[in-house]
Amino acid sequence: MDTHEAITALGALAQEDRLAALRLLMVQVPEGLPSGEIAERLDIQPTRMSFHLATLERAGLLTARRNGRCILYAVDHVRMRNLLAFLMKDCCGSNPAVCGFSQDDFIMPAGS
Amino acid sequence: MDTHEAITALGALAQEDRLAALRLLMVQVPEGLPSGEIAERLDIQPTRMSFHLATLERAGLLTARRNGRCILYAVDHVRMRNLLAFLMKDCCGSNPAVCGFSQDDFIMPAGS
DNA sequence: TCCATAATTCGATCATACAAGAACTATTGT
DNA sequence: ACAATAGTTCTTGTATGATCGAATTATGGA
Repeated sequence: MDTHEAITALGALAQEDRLAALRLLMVQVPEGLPSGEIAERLDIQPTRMSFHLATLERAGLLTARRNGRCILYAVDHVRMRNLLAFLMKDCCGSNPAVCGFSQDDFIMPAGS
Repeated sequence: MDTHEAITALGALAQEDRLAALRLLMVQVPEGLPSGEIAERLDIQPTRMSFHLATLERAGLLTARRNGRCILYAVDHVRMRNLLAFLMKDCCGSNPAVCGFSQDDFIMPAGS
């Protein structure tokens, strides 16, 4: 992920409705949720939600695929991971004062 | 770090000049750099840099302290770390697909 | 084909953010 | 007190982003 992509992704996350949508979709794996249901669950007007989902998709954080009448939005976990990696490595220089999380801070894959 | 603070911090990072300033200051520890030198190194007009530094400070990502004629800006590493922790835990739910970094991805503190 | 559903796109409006230069504040040295 | 230096704040213009309602596209079913 280059700097420009990171800035776009950060800007996409820096909005209440969009962050809420992403957090909701983060636990809806892997199929995601239809736009209407996201709007309903977050109590946001459909036209507004659509605008914000499009922003997240442009930033690469969500993928969209049609399933019948619905359009399912799902988190692109790879992209999200790349954003975190960018912040830790390219931005923070893997500085332990910033990136030195212990295993209590988040789940580590087995064996690492 | 709550959601509102995270949104403010993400918005502060989502700008080219500000991200560049933060990356520069990340390796200037712990004393930081004066506003003028940051502007000069990044080839940004002082009035513009001042505006962006103020934005980063409002977001809590930088601290400012006067030293004689200069005002030294320095990264608040705790805040930066808290932002990353927010993204991994509160936003991504510590999902291993996102947060499961190996030790090669960044430096881990000894013993963890 | 016709209707209902799901979602987006369009158009207008309002708010916020950025940029550039001028003016202002704070500090140091003479 | 005065001048020089370091930064910030103010003002204006411009661009981008957010919101709302209306219109439009796409799909599935009767």
